[in-house]
Amino acid sequence: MDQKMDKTYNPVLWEDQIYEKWEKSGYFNPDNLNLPENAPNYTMILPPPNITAKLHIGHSSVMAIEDLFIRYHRLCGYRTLWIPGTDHAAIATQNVVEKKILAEEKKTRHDLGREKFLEKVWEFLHETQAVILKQTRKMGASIDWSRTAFTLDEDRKRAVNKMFVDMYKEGIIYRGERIVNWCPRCQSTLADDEIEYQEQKASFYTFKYDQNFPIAISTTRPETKLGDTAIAVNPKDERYKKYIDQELSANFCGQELNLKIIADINVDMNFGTGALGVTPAHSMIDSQMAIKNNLKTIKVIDEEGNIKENFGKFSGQKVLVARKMIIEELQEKNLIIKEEEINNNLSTCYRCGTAIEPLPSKQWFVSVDTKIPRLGNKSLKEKAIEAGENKKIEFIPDRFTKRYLDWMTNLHDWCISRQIWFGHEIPVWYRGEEIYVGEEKPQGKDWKQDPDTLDTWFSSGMWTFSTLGWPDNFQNGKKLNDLQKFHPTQMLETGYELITLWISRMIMMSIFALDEIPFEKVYLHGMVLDKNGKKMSKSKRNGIDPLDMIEKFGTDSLRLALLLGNTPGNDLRMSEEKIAGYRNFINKLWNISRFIISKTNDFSDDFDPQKLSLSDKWILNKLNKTIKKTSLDLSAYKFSLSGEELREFTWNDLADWYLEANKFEKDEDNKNKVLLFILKNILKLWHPFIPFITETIWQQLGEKQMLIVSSWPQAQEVNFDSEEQSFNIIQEIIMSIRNARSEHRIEPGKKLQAIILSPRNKELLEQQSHLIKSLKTGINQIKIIGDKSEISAKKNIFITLADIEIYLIGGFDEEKEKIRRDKEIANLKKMIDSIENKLNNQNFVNKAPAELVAQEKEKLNNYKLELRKILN
RNA sequence: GGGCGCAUAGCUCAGUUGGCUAGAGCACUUCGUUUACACCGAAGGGGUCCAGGGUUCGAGUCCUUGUGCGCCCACCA
Repeated sequence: MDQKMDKTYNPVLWEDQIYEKWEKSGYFNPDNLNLPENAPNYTMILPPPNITAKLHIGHSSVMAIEDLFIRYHRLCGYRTLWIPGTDHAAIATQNVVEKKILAEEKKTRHDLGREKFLEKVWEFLHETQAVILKQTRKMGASIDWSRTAFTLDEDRKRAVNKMFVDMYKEGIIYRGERIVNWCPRCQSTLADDEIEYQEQKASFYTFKYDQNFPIAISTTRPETKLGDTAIAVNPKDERYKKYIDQELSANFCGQELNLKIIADINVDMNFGTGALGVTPAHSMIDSQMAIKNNLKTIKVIDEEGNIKENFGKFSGQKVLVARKMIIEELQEKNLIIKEEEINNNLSTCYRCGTAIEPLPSKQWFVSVDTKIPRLGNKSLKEKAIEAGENKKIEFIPDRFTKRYLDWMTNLHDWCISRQIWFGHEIPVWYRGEEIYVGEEKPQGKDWKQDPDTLDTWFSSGMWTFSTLGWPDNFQNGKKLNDLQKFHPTQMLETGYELITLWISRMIMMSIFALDEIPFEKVYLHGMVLDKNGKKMSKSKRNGIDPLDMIEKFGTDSLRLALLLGNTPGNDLRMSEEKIAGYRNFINKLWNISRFIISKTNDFSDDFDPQKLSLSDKWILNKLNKTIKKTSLDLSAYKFSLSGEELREFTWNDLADWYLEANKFEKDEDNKNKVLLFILKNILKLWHPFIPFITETIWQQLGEKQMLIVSSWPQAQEVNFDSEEQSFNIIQEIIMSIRNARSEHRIEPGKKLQAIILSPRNKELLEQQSHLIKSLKTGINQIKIIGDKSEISAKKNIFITLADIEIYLIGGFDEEKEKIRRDKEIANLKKMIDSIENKLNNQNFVNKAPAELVAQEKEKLNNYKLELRKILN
């Protein structure tokens, strides 16, 4: 790379070629890393993005965080593997494509037929997949493309089929009739977490089934009452006690009902009439009561949302029409006791917003409670809970462990069949009453495959091991090849909203297939919100397109904006201004490097430790501390904190102090080597955050090896703490002088003379006086004295720092100086008072740690000394 | 109804096991074009740490009650 380094960093010139170099090098693939056999693993899967749309800024955040983890561990010598892929997102994708063909061709999927429709889906999928992969590269993801997977590709299909058959054979998968959440529009069941509740006003009717019926009930859905088979009351309810266990009959709008009166403690005596009409076919809890009490189930509503046959005049009517008819009839017969408006949560389909009908239906389920002999006679639920409880799987932040455990504890069987076309076909065939479950279509004629497909989470639940070659790499209970090398993975990084949908399923499926956890740690990030704290959405037009931002500010700036200020489990606000702010930092780093590079001839960094100046030792000590702190925080996944530390070091210590000092010090050769040493170190430290610019600069340094595979810096053993303190004194003096000039409004060009009295540090200040003169203090003459008697100045500014006194000759304004002094005196008095109070408190002196008390005493002495100096 | 989180400078947020004279970035004020950088440099102003009560020598930090906001789960007959 022979490009010149411009005054400002232009990411567009560098980023693509850098990514190409990385990709060509093969280092994204752990097999090419030339590591010792015993190198530790660091494996992570990319949560496969849905192929429904191009990536948004939330995905960018995922990639920034995960790439940081991966690059950090690669530099630390781990065998790092990050597996890319995409998710077919069955229902979501089918919906997008359905909408698309409706808009473009005015056709429904039924017009096209299953085969044609699926062709359209695959067409769409190839387009979006290409865009997604391009965006991933743009983000700088150092991900192993050679292992790319798709939840619906051939390898995953085999894995899914094998899993289904294995689970069926062990009795974990079963077919059952259960109340499911049915969307009449999508013609599909929905999982609990695919339901959206919409608050609405609803009419809440209290009525009797007929004139002679002794008990009144309440409902918002009178039409379902056609299928009532019982009335439930609270066993403690005095009003109804006498009816319990009786069987009563009623004529409800022409329909004969046989109603058993049952007792159930879950019935709230104070709600409605305290009596509940039980409709086993169209309500979840009613169905449970029906199972408990052995009640008949009468189906009233069909899959289209119409009243079924054999309900007289209501048959064939839409649900809402039937409801109106029943209300009118009840009104005519004067059976309605009360009609009130209540707030009701309507269950709707998260895709299309249609009201959900709870319906009994034949579906495939994964049992979470069936004991599995092979797994110590424990159920999947029990094993998954165990993994969380004994911290085999650790959640970051920890509070989500509780949420995971709560959810797992209340988990019900998982309905895995979906009545849609796009997805994994269920490996089950029927012939009349016969049923065959197997990985391949059975021999013989007339077998018909189950028309349903599998819940998309069934395939993504296997992601940690299906991407590593399961089932081929699992023979006779033994893991082989990639599966053996990389499973369980070390880290799962994903959003907290996926704990229930995805994380819990991955844990159960990995336990079933391999009898081991899928990952050791789960890092949960929050959502990326707009600058007002609102969710980004297309309709609100408050979204930020990552590709636009990359174009404008570069990937590194975007990554910093996504990484700094981002803490686990908390949402992050994002704005263009923020990204622009980090662009400024990137440019600063660029210019720091430019300055350093311009001073060196041979890029050598082997400085002579004997020739180090005070400022050299100071910056090396700071670097040492930064390395330690940054490494510690990164290994604890506090990347935001370590980024802040790095920025502090880079901008405040290195640029503002060390580089400035460097301009005014001798022994250039050795100092330039120190500069190179520092630069190489910070490039490594920054690399996981901002890979492009660091690699770009690195390649200007004549290094043979790429930065991506260099090694994480180690802290030096030497300790320059006392030198650091000495340099701090110089810094304080310089800042005091600048401050005094500013307070006194001394013209910038005006040169002053300084006399500094410092009995303890005379020698130090003499040695460093060139810095005091040079670093933006406007001092042209300086005199360091160790004894007050040497002072002869008349008009001067007086600054005190513990036992140091500074006299600035010239530019003195008596009034301003008085104001300044009064302020300082007041402040000092306040401090002294507060410490004295503390020290007068016997409890403090006796109970606080001795070290702290001594510290306070020393502080007090210093303040007193300063005060005395000023008052003199 | 059950649970979780948040509340600190004008804004966005840090603040590890209690030791704080409460920090950073942005914004703001003043000054400065000095040969790495104006996407810059120097100096500065700005806070009852949501409110009440408690524990403690000491509370932004721990306990408790309340208020406001956000989220999750359940229920809504």
